[in-house]
Amino acid sequence: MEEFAAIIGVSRPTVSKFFQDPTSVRKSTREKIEAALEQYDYQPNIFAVNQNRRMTKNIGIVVPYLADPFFAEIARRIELRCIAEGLRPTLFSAHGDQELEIDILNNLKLLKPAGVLLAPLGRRSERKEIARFCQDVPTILFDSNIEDIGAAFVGSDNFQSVPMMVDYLCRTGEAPCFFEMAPINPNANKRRTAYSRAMQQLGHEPMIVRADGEDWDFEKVAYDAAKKLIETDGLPSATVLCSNDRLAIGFLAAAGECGVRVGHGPGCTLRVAGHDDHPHARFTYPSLTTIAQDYESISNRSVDKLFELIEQNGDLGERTEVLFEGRLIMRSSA
Amino acid sequence: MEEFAAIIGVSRPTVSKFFQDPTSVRKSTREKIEAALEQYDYQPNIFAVNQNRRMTKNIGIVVPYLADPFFAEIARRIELRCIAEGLRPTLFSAHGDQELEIDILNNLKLLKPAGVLLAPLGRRSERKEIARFCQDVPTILFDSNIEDIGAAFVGSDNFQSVPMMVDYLCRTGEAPCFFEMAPINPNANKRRTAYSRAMQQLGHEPMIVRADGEDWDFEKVAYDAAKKLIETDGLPSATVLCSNDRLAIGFLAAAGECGVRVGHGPGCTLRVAGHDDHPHARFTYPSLTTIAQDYESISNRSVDKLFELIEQNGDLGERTEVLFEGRLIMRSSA
DNA sequence: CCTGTTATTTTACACGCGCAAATTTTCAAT
DNA sequence: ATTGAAAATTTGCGCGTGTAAAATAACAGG
Repeated sequence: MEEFAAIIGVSRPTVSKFFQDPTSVRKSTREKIEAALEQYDYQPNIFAVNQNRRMTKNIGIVVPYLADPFFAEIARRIELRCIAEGLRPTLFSAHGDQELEIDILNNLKLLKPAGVLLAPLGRRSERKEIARFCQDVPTILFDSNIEDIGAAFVGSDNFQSVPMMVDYLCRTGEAPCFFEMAPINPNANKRRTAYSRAMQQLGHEPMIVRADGEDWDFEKVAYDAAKKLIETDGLPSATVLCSNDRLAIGFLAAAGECGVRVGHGPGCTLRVAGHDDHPHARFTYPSLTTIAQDYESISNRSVDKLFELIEQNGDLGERTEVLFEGRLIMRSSA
Repeated sequence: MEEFAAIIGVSRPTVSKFFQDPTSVRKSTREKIEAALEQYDYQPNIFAVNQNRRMTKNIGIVVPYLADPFFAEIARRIELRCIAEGLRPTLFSAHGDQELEIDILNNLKLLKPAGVLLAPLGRRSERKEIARFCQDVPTILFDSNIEDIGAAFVGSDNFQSVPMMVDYLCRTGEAPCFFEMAPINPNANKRRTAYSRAMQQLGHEPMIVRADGEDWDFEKVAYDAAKKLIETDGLPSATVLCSNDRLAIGFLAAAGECGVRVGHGPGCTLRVAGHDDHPHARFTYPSLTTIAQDYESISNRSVDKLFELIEQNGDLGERTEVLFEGRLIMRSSA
């Protein structure tokens, strides 16, 4: 920048000002600089800029597992929104690893981000570390809530969506059992609780089926468990509500392979429903009846909240929790 | 770092040396520093470090579309490998956007990465810009090749895999037609060419069916096109080889919905095969017969090549192209 | 105990920039 | 032409670190 400014015949800070806001320099200098830019393709070093700016244009996005299409899709939308606003998003995946999540947050601090959108690993996350991070950096939590941490939370309302699905399933056939893995985050817990309550409300005994497995290979865990369940006739109900679509996808695959016809039509002996409206849910066979988490709304609102937070200089006052209602998506599987 | 060093009673550069290599300082000083670290939790600012280091520990990973599970999975493996080696991977997605890809590369340069793993957008990429980038930064290309650009290429051998699949399909039934979108990258082109050649070799006339659509919403594009084709009986063959698994997944969904039974068993009227062994391919119904691109090998070899490149100081000599053979995965759909 | 060599630490400078204060320029009004 | 306020630019300093060269400390050998 020094050399570049010398060539033009102005001081370096003038060039610096130009890059921060071209209208902040006199028209004649602006034109000189722009002319020089054509020739010498100089570009400020973002990382040096970040080191010195009071407020950077960096946005951190942290998700628990990026190879999960749900997070990939949300992250994609968030990134595009940020880019459109002239901000610089950087995306991190904790890869399901708690230590890595903390590492990421520590490095993120050094990026001096204007704000961070964090979908925590959930139950496994180290609450204290995350709390400390949120104190230093304006952070919006999404997808998975941690009480009292972050400036706001944006997610979906499991206590609305799950009862709705239970109700639908009961109205249209046998009451569902609930198929889950060991709860990997608060959502999974809430969904189970919501299921149990809803069943009791309708006068049914909750029936919970748990698949073994701890990692993020949901489909495989569900597939293996479902296969065994179907073969041994171990399902407590011929209607299965899965804790999320990835489990449902694995379940459907197992059912298909066992020759069980899944769906709500005649000749079908099993109904399977999911939750999330995973990008692939409409392409399974049979297509998956599920609850749509509104990707668009969740990602948009998270970003909105973050921008608001940034403008308010890191303080939104009272912590708010925005919960979006799920929409029942009736497809073929239930 | 200044303060921290003062507290300990050494000069700042000594602390700096410690963080680069703890054994490079005297044992007594090392112990003093480590003791102080327990108390004051100081941590060097990575971005300041990067600004000054000759060689950083940064690795750039650029993929064309991260919401595609294939890339998400490859990126995940690459990231984990890098982290295990003590490097700092940063992941970028071009989101299918050519300009964004160039932007990313420009910023990546400023990160002074030790090396970059780049899966280019492909056909749409601006060859010149990417070439310039590769001249400045040690880069390994993967997935999608651009001739003569980058220090090496790691990908899969479409001219081996596609003929193998064509051969298999012909041996077991009707010769396949080829279902594709407008080729979005070199792989798509190569696969079509390989298909045509293989068909001719076996004495068949190539039959190519193209679906309309340009973006990365492959499943939907395939679904829409397949539905129309099936309803209007427009398929030139009852065996369909899809250019990739995502198209196949969309195709299967359409077939299922139209009541067409897909598979190689009795009562099936359509066979569908894919290519890539997408993470979901084994969970479709019917499960998808496809070609496995060896994720493990491709990601591992790419990383190996990159490390080699870094050690050789950015010059591997002759540009090499490593092509992995695909494995035929016989599942139920064909 | 002295000397020469090597291991370690310190000094001085560099990286690429933003920011506040001081200075200069501009321009309208007298 | 003079004045004065506002706009633009420049000066000087700071950010948090790496690195080469100079200075010091440690150590082995006589």
